[in-house]
Amino acid sequence: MTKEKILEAALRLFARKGFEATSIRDIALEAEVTSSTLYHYMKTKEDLLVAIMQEGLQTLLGNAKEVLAELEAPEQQLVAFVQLHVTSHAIDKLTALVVDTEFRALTGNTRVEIARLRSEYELLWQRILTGGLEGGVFTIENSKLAVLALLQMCTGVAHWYSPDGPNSLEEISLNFSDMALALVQAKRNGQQLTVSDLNLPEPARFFMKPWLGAAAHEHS
Amino acid sequence: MTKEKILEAALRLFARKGFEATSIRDIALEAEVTSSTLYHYMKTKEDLLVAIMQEGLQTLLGNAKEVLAELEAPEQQLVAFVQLHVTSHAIDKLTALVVDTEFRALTGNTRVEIARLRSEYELLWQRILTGGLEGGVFTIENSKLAVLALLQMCTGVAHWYSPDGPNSLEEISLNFSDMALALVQAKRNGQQLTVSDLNLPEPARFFMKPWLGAAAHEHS
DNA sequence: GTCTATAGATCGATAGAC
DNA sequence: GTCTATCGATCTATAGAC
Repeated sequence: MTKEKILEAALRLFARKGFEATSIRDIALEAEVTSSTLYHYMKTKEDLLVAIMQEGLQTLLGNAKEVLAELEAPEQQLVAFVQLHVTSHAIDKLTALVVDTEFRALTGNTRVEIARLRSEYELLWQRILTGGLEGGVFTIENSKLAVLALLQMCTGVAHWYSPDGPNSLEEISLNFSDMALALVQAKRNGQQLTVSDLNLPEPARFFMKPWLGAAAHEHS
Repeated sequence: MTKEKILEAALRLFARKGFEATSIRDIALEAEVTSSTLYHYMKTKEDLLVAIMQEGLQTLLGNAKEVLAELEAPEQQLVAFVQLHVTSHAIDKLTALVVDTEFRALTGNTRVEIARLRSEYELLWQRILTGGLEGGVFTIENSKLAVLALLQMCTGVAHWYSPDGPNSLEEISLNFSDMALALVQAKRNGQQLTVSDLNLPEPARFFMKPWLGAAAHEHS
């Protein structure tokens, strides 16, 4: 479908060059249509950016809520969140980069709406840490700062991950989970917890729904 | 001086709107000169970006090398690096944001040179972690992944820090140091280390040289 | 639904007076 | 060293044929 070709073209270019550096003509060329055709499927260039960001954030948020519905222990929730975030930011690097980098290009209502989605997602992380603190499983002085640190460290994966890199996605996901557990000093019986202690029902990727961004990577 | 007014104007606008979204005329207006005057001080818009990024990275790198010359213990070096990185990214938010976000706008040789500065800085972090692993002070499975995680989590401060926020820079710097020590599981005598255990000679801010970006924040 | 053609604004950069 | 004026390219978006 033409509409998907256009969205995928925009995704690739926004991620590679940035929203402002990408022209309507660039997108048209990449999608193999003329620039006029684009305007049959959208009203402005910003519409494409909004569609990409909304879909990315809503998918992530939906998957995160499923995790919370399935798992109860804060340390399990934390690991599942780390794995969900890391894995989705690696598999759909392009969407993740656009979501992370191009917020400032948004204007008006959409800017507010995207900010709301982001802070709703952050709030879920906050609840996990609060739960772990109340249960005496985690040890952190300031849970708000810990949320910011954890989110940022997991988000960074999108900037350097490559399927051809030295570490497989499974290794990265596992390592980041252990680092997150260490950062919050997750303990049972005075012993530092690692992923292998947790008996997670399945890889957290289980919870992930496929998303639009996957197709865009094939030609990038 | 006009030259500094221009650089500070560019810094503010690149940080707020991004390099591509900032026009020559925007910079001229912000610096209170005409666009022609800009070209007396530079050859292209990219020159301004390069100047900002070079100065930011070179200052950070210089300060980091001083830290390594003054401190020997890996856990002390790590804390000093975290405090240096966090503090400079908070105090000179604007330069930090530009350095982090606008790399892709660079072309040609400067792109290579800036990348070299960045990887030289990363290498210093790598050496600290390797030192801590060899000394048996740190416990991490993959030190390369730990470097990426630590750097990203500290860099993120530039995205949310505000002097009017709920946490002072001292609190943030301290908290992030403790989180970093926890992430690498820094231990002496089987006991998890915190900043207060380390007897650091002075706040790591001691090592920081002033940098250009400070002035640009006054009007932003 | 896709095209050709182009309007109208803005872009980075330059010429040349003072 | 700063200005006015402007070039030529490129930008987003639209008009209208097929």
